[in-house]
Amino acid sequence: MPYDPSAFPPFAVTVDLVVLTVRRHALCALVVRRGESPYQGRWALPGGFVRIEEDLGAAAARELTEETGLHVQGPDDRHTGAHLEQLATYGDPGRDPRMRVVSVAHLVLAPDLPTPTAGGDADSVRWAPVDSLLPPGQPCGDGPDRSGGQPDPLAFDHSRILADGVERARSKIEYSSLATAFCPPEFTVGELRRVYEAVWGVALDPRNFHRKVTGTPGFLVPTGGTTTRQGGRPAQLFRAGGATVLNPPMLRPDV
Amino acid sequence: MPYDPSAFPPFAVTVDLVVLTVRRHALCALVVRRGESPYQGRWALPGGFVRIEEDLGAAAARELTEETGLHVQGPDDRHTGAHLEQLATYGDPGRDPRMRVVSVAHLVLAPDLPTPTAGGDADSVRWAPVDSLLPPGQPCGDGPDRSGGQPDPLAFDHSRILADGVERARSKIEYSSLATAFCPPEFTVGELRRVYEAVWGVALDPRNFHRKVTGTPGFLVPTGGTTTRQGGRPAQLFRAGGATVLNPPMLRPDV
DNA sequence: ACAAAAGTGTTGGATTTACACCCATGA
DNA sequence: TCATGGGTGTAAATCCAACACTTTTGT
Repeated sequence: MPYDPSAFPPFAVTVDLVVLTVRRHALCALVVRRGESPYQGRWALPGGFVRIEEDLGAAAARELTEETGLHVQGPDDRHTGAHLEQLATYGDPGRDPRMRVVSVAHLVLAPDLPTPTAGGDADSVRWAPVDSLLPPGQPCGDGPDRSGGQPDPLAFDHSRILADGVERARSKIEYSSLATAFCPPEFTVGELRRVYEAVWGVALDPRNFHRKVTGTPGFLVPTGGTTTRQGGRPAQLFRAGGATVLNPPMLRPDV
Repeated sequence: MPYDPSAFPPFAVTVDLVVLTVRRHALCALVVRRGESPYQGRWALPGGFVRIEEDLGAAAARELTEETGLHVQGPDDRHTGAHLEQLATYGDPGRDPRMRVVSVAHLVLAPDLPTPTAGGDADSVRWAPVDSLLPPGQPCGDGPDRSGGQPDPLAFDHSRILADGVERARSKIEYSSLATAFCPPEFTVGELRRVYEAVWGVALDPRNFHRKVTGTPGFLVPTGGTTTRQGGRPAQLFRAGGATVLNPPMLRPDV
C-alpha cells in the first residue's frame, strides 16, 4: 500500500434523508426546494454536512429535527417518534459538481403528521407522493428501460437514493414490524392494513390480513380501547408489540 | 442551515472489506495482520483509503485485488469471480484514534480458493473461521457459549463490521441466489447444500433441499456434466441461473 | 333500514416436512 | 459386498387464499 495516511485525500461527508410517510393512502417522501446553486429551485432530499465530532446517525437525527421538527424514536421509548436507520452511501465522483462529497443516506419512517414547516421558510418543504418523484414501475421491475424519459425531478442523484429507500421500506415491512412506524401510537388493524396497501401499492384481503397480524406473536398488543374514526363497527386499538422481526412474515402478493 | 459549505469539515474516507468464503465446512473471513500502529500486530479487515477520483465500489474492488488477488464478478460475466456489494458505513468519531475516518464497508462472497498471498507478505493474511473471530453465540444464537470472553480479536470496530457482514450473508442467501457465489463455476446440489449448512450452522435434509433448489425457477441450470468428487453416486453439475431473487425463498429452520 | 368497516368460520389447494426407498459409483 | 452420497415418492401436517357470513356502529 504505497499510500501516506497523513496525506489522506479530503472528502466532504454529508447525510441525506429519505423521509417516508403515508398520507391519503399514498406513500409520500419529504422534499425541500434548493435555494442555492447547483440545482437551484429544484426539489431535493433534506440533508446536510456531518459535523466533525458527530456520529453519522446523530447527524441524520439532527438534520431531521432541524428540517421537519420530527424526533427520532429512542431505543427505550416505545413509539414516540420516527424510525431511523442507515440506508446506503453514495460517493460517485462528480455526484456534486462543487467537490467530492460522500453522502451517507438514511431512511426515516414517520407517521402521518401535519405538514412540516422547515426551520424558517414554509413552502420550501413538502410531502410529495413517491409516484410523482420516481419514474413509473421502476423499483421492483427488472425489465428493460421504459418511461421514455421525463426530466429527473430531483437534484443530484437523489432519485436513485429515493428509489433505494422506497425499495428498502417495501421489503422491510415484509419481515419486520416496521410498518407500525407509519402509524400513530395507537392504531387499528385497518389502519395498519392501509399502510401496507399504500407502501406496496396492492389491495389486501381485510379478513385474512386481520387474522395474520393478530396471529403473529409480538407484533400487536391490544390497548383495550376502541375507535370508530374510520366509520363502521368500532375497531380495537393496538400498540406496536416488542417483536422487531416477524415470524411468519407478511406475504406480498405476486412479486 | 448556518453552515458554510466552503468550510466543510475534512474527513478521511476508507473502504473495509468483509470477505467471506466456505472452507472445510466452516464460514471463514479474510483477515490481515496490521503492520503499524495503532493495533499493531492485531488482525483486522482488509481495506484502505478511497482515492480522490475513485468511486466507492471501485475502491473496494481495487483493495480486494491488491490484498487477495481476487477479482470481482462483472455484471455481464456470469460467475467468474466474487460477488461484491456495499454493506454499511461506520463513522463513529474516535473509531480511529488518529483522525476522523468514515469507512464504507463492503461485503465480498468468494468461492473457496487457495490461501491468498497478499501483495507482498505471505503470512500476514489468512482465512479465519468467523466463529473464532466473533463473540460466541451472538448472531444466530445457536450453540451454548464457548470461549468465555476473550478480548476482542479484531482491531478498531472491525468485529462489529464483521458481525454485520455475516448477518447480511446469512439473511441474503435466504431470498437471493447469492449462495452460488460461494461455489466454483460448476457445482453439485450437495455442494450448494453444504454452503447453506456452513453459513447458517444447521443441518438440512438433503432430499428436500434437492427438490427445493431444483424446483426454484432460474436458480440452477444443469450443465449436463456429472462428478463424483464427493464420493457416492455421480451428481449432476449445475451453474448459477439468471435469477437473483429466489421465489419461493429458502427457509432457514427455526430462527 | 342501510352502508360501512370489523371480525369469525370454513374450505380447497398449495407448501412443507419427515422419512421410506431406490440409484450409481468407489473401495 | 458394503459404504457413501445422489435422487424420487409419498403421506401427514401446516399454511394460505378466497369468500360466505355475522357484528356493531353512524346516518
